[in-house]
Amino acid sequence: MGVYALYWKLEEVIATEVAETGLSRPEAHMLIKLGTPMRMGVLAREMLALPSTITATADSLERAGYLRRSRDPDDRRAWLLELTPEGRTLRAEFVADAGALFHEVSGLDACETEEFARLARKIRLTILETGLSEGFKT
Amino acid sequence: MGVYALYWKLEEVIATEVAETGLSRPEAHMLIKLGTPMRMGVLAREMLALPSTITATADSLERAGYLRRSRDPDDRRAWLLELTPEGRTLRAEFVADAGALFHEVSGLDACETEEFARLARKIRLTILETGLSEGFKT
DNA sequence: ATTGAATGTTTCATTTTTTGAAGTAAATCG
DNA sequence: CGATTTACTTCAAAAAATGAAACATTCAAT
Repeated sequence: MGVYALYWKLEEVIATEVAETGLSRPEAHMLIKLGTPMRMGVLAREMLALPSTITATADSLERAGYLRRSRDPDDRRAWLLELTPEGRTLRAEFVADAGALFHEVSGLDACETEEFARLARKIRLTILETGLSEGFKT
Repeated sequence: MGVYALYWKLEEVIATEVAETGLSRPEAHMLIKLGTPMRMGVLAREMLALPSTITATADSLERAGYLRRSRDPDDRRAWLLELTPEGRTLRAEFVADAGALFHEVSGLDACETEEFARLARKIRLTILETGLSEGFKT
């Protein structure tokens, strides 16, 4: 339940940021996920969305000038989505603001924050290794 | 960023549970939030949704027999939403399954889990005190 | 090479959700 | 009492997600 409260607080922090940037919620999530260039199919799995949804979101971010598509040289059926400089700037602001907002609201002291971050990092690694979509395998 | 990975994992865990119960995403969130009876306006703020959205979600949970409305004795304009026994049962399963799934996926040992839970609880308390919708005050 | 199946994305019509404005009922204030 | 505010509901319109069909490329087997 503690984790669940965190979840909603993050949701709120994101909503706040979203309101300021003029992005939609899915656009904001895509921006954050694109810290590193990524194929659309991978994004679809990570964002728990269908390819067609990713297409739409990528279209509007591309129109807004925050990302560009380039063919994946390894498989020319696939696109790599990559943030433009503007996209990277916006993402950096977004992440910094959200982090500050979140920290401000967590109520942890410096030592606890460090410990929490350590555990979160560890969980993150496990998650990245395990891969997403555990429950989504047919 | 660690917290963000947690967020998506929880999102995924919830999606998995949602698929099994036949609830919609907002219905599931409302079910979880209703651990204790709550006024619709409060729920609206907590779920970052409009009153009209809450009405719709509550309607369908009510039709499904998982919650009932009763007038708030302190203010008869307001409704208190309260889970029925079926609703409480479903919620308990949901929370238990989600907790198990999440723990399974976290990769923390017993000691770390304890420490993580402690920090999460502390953050939760801070959040509950601070109240939600920090960024939502006009 | 050539065919056939599989993969990665797109398109678009449909369904599902969310929004926002207008409405009802109860409380509060003067 | 009457005016205003608060809590929720209604419903039509907007936004977002879905799923099926299409297209291009790759991969595998001839």
